[in-house]
Amino acid sequence: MKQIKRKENRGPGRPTKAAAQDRDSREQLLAVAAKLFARYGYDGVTTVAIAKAVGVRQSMIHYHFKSKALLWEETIHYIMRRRKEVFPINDPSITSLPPVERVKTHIRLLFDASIKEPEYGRIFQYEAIVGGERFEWLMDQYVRRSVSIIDRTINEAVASGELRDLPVEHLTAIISVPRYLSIVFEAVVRDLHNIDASADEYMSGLCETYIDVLFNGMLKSSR
Amino acid sequence: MKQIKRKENRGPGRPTKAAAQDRDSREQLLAVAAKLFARYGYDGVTTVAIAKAVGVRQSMIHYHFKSKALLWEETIHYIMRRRKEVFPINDPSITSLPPVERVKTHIRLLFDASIKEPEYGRIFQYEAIVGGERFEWLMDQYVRRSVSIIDRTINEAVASGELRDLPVEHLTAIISVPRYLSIVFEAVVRDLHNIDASADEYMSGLCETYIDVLFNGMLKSSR
DNA sequence: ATTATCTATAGATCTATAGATAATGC
DNA sequence: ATTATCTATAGATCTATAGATAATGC
Repeated sequence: MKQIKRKENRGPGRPTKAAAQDRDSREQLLAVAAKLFARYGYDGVTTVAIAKAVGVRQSMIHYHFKSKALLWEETIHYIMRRRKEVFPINDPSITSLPPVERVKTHIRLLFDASIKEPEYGRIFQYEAIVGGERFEWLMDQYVRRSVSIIDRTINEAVASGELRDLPVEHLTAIISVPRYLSIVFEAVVRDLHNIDASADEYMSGLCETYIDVLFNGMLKSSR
Repeated sequence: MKQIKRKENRGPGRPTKAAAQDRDSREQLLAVAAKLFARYGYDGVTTVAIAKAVGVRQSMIHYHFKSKALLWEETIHYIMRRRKEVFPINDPSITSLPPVERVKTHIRLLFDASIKEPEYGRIFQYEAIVGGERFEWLMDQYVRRSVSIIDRTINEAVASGELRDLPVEHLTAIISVPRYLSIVFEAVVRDLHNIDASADEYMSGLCETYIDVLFNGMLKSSR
């Protein structure tokens, strides 16, 4: 709830060009909304809190977005626009990889993206539990598409004969998991092992161990 | 928010013995609070909603629990009391198993417990993301202890020479994951594959595939 | 006297709307 | 005229508290 203090609230009226250049209130509202929705869930966030964190009045939210529900939708689009940059799943440098390498790369990308931009995973998780309209909207807009990309990659890896012939939907679920690992376990690890600045390093070590286990198994005898 | 209708709200006064026998308001409030906190998170739940779902007035919550924060704590204890029954991690039938079997059993138990009593995992997840006092309280009261049980089991399995010598904290995290799989993926699978009544079956199939992958790896060549 | 319930309400806070105001851009 | 902001406020809802009331149990 860190409050971004404006120098002074000048009262009503459009801000001067100079002042408007510094800041794009609409954009700032989206950035703060992403953080707060990810942290407290839709129902736990108030429009007052979002506006206050940006340093504008709550009525600005309805000026820019009409309602809390529409602000939420815009926030998801905002997150996904930025996410494309850290999650280039359709980049040729990835789609041209051989299937098994592509699977490994997907896992790393999911993991990295969840650490760099944890908002999407957290919000999705929240809505998956609550269920209802917002969950359906997320599935329609983004989730089904991205699940099917992973499904396809795994199907190819199995078809190539490199992966064991296990149920594809199970493997997709298992591969999508690292995200949740990073979301929840980051907090736990931070608490248990007093890891702080080095959390990034720790998490990427965890990611590599996870990939190693998924592909090679934990048993000594299986190697 | 399903409203449990009382036959009639008789006005103030202690209920008759017969009426009190039917129902234990305190217990019912805890049961409903567990469901709602698990679904909407602490900040997303109102005491009005909890009371209404039970069919008593909101002031009853403060009569029984003093405050929303204390109700939350009592709710966690309530959940953990009931959880012991579906999660007998200290049962001799488990502690006497050889290390690797014990690890597998832990995974199955975590998975099962999360499906039968999803409240704990969901609430923990929510608080892990929010951070703060309630998270610390959960770590102190329950989490550290249960993480150390899994750590110990894995240490023994590595010492016995059956498990590969991977970082124990990483393995503990990886083994704790199925819970999150069941929490989030149940909703996704339900949506994608229209699985409904058979969700239980599906999820336990997923659990077995996951264990198989964790121990034997996904690669054909590693077998 | 104690216990379990209700009614009523204070004071805070939430979402949404109406309307004023000041700068911009045509 | 349009745009971006503010003030003010309605109506709903939230947490917590005070106090009345009715049944129980000693």
